[in-house]
Amino acid sequence: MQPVIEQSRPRRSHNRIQPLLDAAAKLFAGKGYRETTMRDIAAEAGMQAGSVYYHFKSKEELLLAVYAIAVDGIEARLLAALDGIEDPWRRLEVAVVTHLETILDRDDYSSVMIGVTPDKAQDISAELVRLRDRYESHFEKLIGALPLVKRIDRRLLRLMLFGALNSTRGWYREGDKSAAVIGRSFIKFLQQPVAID
Amino acid sequence: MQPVIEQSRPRRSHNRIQPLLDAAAKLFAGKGYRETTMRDIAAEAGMQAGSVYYHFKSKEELLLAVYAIAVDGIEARLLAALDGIEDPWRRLEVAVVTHLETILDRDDYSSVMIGVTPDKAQDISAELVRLRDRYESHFEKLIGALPLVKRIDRRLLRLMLFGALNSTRGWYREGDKSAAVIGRSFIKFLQQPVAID
Amino acid sequence: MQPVIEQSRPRRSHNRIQPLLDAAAKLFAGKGYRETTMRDIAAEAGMQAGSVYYHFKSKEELLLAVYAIAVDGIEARLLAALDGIEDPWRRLEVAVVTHLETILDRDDYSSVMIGVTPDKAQDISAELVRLRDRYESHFEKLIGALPLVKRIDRRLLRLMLFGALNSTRGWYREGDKSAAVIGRSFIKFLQQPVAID
Amino acid sequence: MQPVIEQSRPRRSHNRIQPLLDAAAKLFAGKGYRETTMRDIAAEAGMQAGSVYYHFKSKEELLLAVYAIAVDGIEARLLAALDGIEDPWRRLEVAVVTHLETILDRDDYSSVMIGVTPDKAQDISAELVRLRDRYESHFEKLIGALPLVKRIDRRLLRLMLFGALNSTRGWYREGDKSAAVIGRSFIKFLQQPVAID
DNA sequence: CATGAATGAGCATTCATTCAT
DNA sequence: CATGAATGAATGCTCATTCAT
Repeated sequence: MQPVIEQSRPRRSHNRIQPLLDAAAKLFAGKGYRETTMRDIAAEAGMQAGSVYYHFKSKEELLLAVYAIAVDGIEARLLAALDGIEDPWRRLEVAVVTHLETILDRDDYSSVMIGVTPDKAQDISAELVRLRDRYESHFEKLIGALPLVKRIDRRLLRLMLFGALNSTRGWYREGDKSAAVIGRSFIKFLQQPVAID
Repeated sequence: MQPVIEQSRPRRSHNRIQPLLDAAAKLFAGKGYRETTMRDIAAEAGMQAGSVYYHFKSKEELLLAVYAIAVDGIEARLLAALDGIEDPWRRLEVAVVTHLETILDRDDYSSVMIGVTPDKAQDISAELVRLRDRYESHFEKLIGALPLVKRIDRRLLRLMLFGALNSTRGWYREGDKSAAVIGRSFIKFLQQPVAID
Repeated sequence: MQPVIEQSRPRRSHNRIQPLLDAAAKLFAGKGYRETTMRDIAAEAGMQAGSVYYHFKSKEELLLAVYAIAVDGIEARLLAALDGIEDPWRRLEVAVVTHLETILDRDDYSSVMIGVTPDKAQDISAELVRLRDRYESHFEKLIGALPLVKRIDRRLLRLMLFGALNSTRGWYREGDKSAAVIGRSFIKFLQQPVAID
Repeated sequence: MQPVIEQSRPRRSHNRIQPLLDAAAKLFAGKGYRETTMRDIAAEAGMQAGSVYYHFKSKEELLLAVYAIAVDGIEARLLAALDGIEDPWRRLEVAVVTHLETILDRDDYSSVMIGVTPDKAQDISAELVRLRDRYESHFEKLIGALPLVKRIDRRLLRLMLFGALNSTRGWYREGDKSAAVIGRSFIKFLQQPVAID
């Protein structure tokens, strides 16, 4: 229901920054960062190339903003999904499924986060890495909490899992099994022996 | 008419194409395809930018050539390594280790193959995918031959493994465990139970 | 205490124009006219770029205003300093020293007047020249009143002196002799023979 | 006389760099460095904007090249004119006249050198200053050699003269006295008493 | 009065590609 | 075969200016 008090006309202020971020996320995710021009982004957001610079002072700054939103979002989703779950393997499974659901839903923001490799030459590269690490650290903890047989290199296990997870973006097509099924399969491959002994 | 005997200057045809390919592979692998300019490549090969076009009709064509060589090379290595080995799991392990050794040795050609994602916008994109698929099909066969417990989605298993393998390029650093150790660990994670039951 | 009659908000008209002029003068003097952006000026004056246009209809108009103030100021100073002095050479000396003191004190307004060359392409160029000429005419009179030996081209003498004076801005550094000393030296160079005869 | 041997077709090579420099000199001298665009220069030289970059790697580099040519030229002219002259005052007079002739002839190169103030923000600023200083040092020596009455600040004298000289560019018009006359007048103002004693 | 937002023309620069020699 | 020179379209970015609120 609408409030009775008349809202003075909506300042376009903050509703212009969002479309811009969405446009950038969409294009960065779709064609890649380098392949996307500021003119593309501006057009997608329905404005002129120069206008983008009123809101973001450079293309990199725009990427960083998208990246940060992506990490905030995927992290929040992860934490929410994990809430109340105790069993370590169950927790990992939920995390894996949530991660996969986010990136396979073709959420533009997280696609950017997964797909755009921080380029050492970029000014924001360190920031990007920091953000990514923040998210990955949750998986570190999750895997750290797993009851595993002796001598398992947990770092390697995490890296393997994460690599497998993120590469799904490359092959996943409409009609494939759901993110949940894929995620659970990955976990099962690790949890239960795959080989006939 | 050309003199019969005196072959004045030697035809350098292939002498020049190889350095060019090497230069391109090195630079594509190091800075990425888009980030590498034709001038960079020409300079690295000791020639002028315009001259490259005598040998390759475009930058994409050059990428395709590098890609093809990469696939030929990595495939040959794989087949050679597999030669004489019978046990299915052993075969997979050898394949995995060989693959990892090739891409982590920072072999420029295979780095390009792993690192340069075929861009749908590229004319050669289909060709690139075809080449990559050719190589991956060996893994399909390898995994197809594995004695696995029932109801294992072998495609998913392959995709998981391949994703994990190729993502190593992103995190592998001097001082990390060797390609062989990493590869064998990956196999073991799948083969033997990782979880304490 | 507030006046009884409710003058709702105080008109700040002139309160805002002055900071704007000061900001413009400071920046034009420091970085040059072209190098200064309207945003720079607005920021320096504590307002938004768009707001400047409420007070001045263009950047050129702002320059013109600064220029006019500069000329008014330096002219007033000159006239005040000259007041009561009779001897022609003494008058010139005072004028020269006053001029130098004004422009070397890094008074922003006069720095603009001296440092910003009217650009023929500017709409206000004629106005600028007129203002500058108004000031220079005082030196014309001053030199016209000098008792000089025959056949001296007084215009040339004035131009030489003025050129020398204004170029000081280019080389003057903290620690150099004072404006007064420099000014008096210049006069002396002309008044007394410099050469050993 | 032309050589008999047929010169193979003239590579446009070095005849393209000269027009480019001339175009840049002309425009920098006429409208100023900042006011001149690479497109202006390219058009003036009859080529495309991008083509300029084949020859000069930036606009600043082009300015530096023009500057260096200017200094070389004006210095060579100065040295040639001075050759064989012994008397110190005569030498200064010749230098002054030569300098004036060069800059008032509206020689584009030297106009750039005199008119374009090295901007501290420019990468090439130090280089520019070095070049200018190299030229000015000749005047330092010239004035250092003058037989002057005691207590004359020779640096100030040089600065005064140089300022006066270079400011002529600002007021000199067709129909004014010749560079030679102006130069000699300046010298005379200093050498002989101007004031009636 | 002031601002936030946008514009659009323009800028230096890059780069794959072409082509006469 | 190779090069030097040039092209032209595109790119990220700047900035004076406008204008509804």
